[in-house]
Amino acid sequence: MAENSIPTIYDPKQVEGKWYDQWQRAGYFRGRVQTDKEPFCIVIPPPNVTGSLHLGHALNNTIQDILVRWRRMQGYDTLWVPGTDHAGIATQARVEEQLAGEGLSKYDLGREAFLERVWDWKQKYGSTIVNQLKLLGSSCDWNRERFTMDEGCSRAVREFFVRLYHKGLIYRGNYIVNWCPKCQTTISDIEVEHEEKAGFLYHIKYPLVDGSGYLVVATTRPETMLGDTGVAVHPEDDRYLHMVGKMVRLPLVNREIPVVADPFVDPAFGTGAVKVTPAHDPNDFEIARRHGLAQVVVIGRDAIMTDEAGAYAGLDRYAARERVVADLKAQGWLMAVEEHRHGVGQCYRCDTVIEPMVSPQWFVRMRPLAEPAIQAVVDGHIRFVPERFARRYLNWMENIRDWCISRQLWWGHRIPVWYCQQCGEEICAMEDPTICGKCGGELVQDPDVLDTWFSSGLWPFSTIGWPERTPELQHYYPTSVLVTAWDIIFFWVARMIFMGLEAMEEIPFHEVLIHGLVLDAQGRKMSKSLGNGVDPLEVIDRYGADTLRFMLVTGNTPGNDLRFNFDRLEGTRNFANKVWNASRFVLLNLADYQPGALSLELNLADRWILSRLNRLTGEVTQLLGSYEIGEAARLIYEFIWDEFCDWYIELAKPRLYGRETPASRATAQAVLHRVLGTSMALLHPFMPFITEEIWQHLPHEGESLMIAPWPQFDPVSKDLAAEAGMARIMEVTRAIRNMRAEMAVPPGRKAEVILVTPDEGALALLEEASSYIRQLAAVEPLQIHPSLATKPSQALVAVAGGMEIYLPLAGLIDVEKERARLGKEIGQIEAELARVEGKLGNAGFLAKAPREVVEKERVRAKELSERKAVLAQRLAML
RNA sequence: GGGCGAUUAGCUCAGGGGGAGAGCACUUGCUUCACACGCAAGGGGUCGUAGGUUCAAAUCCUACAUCGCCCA
Repeated sequence: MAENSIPTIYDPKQVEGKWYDQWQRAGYFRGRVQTDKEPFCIVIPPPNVTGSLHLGHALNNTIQDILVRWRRMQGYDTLWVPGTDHAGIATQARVEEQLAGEGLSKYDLGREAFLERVWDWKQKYGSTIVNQLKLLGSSCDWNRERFTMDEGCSRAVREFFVRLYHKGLIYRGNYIVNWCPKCQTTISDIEVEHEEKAGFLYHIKYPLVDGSGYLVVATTRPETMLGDTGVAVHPEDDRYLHMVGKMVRLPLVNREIPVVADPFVDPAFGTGAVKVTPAHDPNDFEIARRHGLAQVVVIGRDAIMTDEAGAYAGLDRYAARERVVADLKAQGWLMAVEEHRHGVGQCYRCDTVIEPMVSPQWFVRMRPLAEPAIQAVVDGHIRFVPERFARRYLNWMENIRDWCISRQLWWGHRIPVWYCQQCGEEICAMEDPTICGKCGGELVQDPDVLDTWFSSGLWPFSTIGWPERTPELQHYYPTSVLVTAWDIIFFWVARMIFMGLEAMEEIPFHEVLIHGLVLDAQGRKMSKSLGNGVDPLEVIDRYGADTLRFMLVTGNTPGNDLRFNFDRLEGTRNFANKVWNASRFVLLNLADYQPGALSLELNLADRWILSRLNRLTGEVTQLLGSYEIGEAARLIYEFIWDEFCDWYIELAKPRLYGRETPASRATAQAVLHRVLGTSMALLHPFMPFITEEIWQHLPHEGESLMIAPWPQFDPVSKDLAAEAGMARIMEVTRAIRNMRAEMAVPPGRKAEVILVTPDEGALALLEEASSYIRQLAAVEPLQIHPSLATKPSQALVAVAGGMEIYLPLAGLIDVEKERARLGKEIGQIEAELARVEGKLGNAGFLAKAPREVVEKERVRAKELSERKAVLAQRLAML
């Protein structure tokens, strides 16, 4: 850009794509396994290949990119491993939909051809989200992009499965599992979402076979009675004790089933007697196991009643419910129906009501694996940020049940187990077997695939080489920090921890940084059905990636959800524009600048801004280290906008416009250069594009800001005197501006001001900085006196920065207005003074508060009463 | 039923024992040679309620209320 034609409105489109390409071409994103450097490694939470970027991804990846860019600038050997997840159910469903459009089902193609279709689909659409991550600025090492179904990850899955199988930690069993009739697969316990729904509690009479009476069971699912194989009561429930061991006749079905006593039954719920349907309820399944009750399957995999349901066979489960209830009523078995709210399990993907079902499935035995995973967090080897999420993790881990890992899908890692058709032998091995080792019989592989999370759980080490002992694995594992939202702590974080500990015998990451969800402006979850989603790509298109990134990480605290609203986005866009224009100003004034050491002629403003910058550097570095990203961003924002732009740049203007000495001009140039350059470095992790663009236009060393060194905090260059002095000047300036505004002195008109202070420090300060006040408050002439025999009569007065400030305005003073102004000011001072004096009059405070605090209050009391005295005297004179 | 979080200016949210903050919105004035996506000045809050700890509580503790979430 030619410097005199830099547009006044920043256009991210001219900048963002350009730099991303250059960074990538230059190889800055690459992790190079530099063993002499300390590694900093993050593995991306792999988005679904089917996905496209939503704001959750945008937040998640912005945080990761900030950390990675910061550490890279600090000189770490950084590696951010990108990749995608094969997302079994979602991807298969997508391709099945596509097929349906052609009037085909997956069965028409057959397993192999179908899988080819899925791979084609992945080839074609799988890079969508990856490209979108690039638009966000993500500095991932794209040469190491992985996919949970690629060769290496598949190898890791196979290795891990076989290892656990042979250790007895993976087993196959016929248990009750969660079946989704729509997805046509099992899902694990945590994939079931429970929702309170309005329903009914049906009271049904079950007659005793011996004719000695009946009992009444209560159920929310009357259609399952067709599969009842028992009735259970609590062993200490007097009402039913005499019936235990007897048989009842199941209405509609006429099956004779026993009454059993089981402590699981809650005598207070319903009638205290529950029907037992072992094939369709997890609790009943357990009761049945304890009492040897049979299983009768009455609901099929499509949620249609089976032949076992007799007259009801072929009906959908809800239609069957209506018919069963009607028939029970007609035959006099239905005693009562009451309204009842109860939890209903639904599929996390499609919201279909889950059907508990008994079937042979593969499970991971969790107890032995959970133990070390609990210890790792309890001992602090893995730290959650914020800490409260550790409790959530532990609570879940401590109550964990075995993990059902088989899925009745085609797309995924096929379970590496073969069954001999002849002798029934079960074979699990690293290499595909061809014939039964025992009898030479023909083998058939298990048709199921593994839960997608089984492969993503291996992600922190499968992506960098495991099961091979690669240099990457040795250098980068354990990874540094895992960044994710709280909603997948169980699904993913927990699995990675126990899988990492099992496979690597080491934690997968040292820290887990948890962030919240991005909600809409009303605080609702964004969803397709609500249509309230905001597309981050549109946001990037309209506002730029820098703006989106900065907006997402500010005004929010770690772990908390965040509402997305466009007002905040605009505010951030304005900040980007502010940065842009400040840079324009600097660049326009740097044409003849020779970079070199800072001149020795630093004035107060120079020393002040450099000290503030140094302080900022320290604070930002420290905050990033503790993952307080939003706070760090806020400090940079305030520094650039308030201190650098509103004060320093304004003060630099007369020096640049040649109203002072050439040396002063050169010094101002050098300081502007230093402050802007360092600010851009500090801001770079948050807003990589605009900062790079600006940095490249400034005189600089090196190829790119993204690999420039992170600014160093220097405790020695703190200049407390300059900071305090400048604070005083700013206070005086504001007081004068205030008086001018209150009395409506036109901004263009110079005003005379008289400053009175006997304080030598203040006088010395004014010697250097009175020009600042002149300039910033449009003062001329400015008189400074250690004391004044007669105070100006026709003048406004204020006290600030330890000085009396007079603004003579002969004839212009509106006495009423001035009286009101002074009265208000005095009122405020009095309120504050009362508070401070109250403290100082408290013996406990004087005795027990730290000395600095007491001293501070004393100084404050003195200042306040001095101010009050001057103002009150003034008021009296009016 | 157990747990977690939130409750601070009109709105969205920071802050976290010792002078109530930001952005947006609002009021007033400004075509000041980087920026009106701007500059300057200003108004606005008994920090959900009730107790307690402390010299000192918006901040720590305990209850409660309301909202949201997780687990059973």
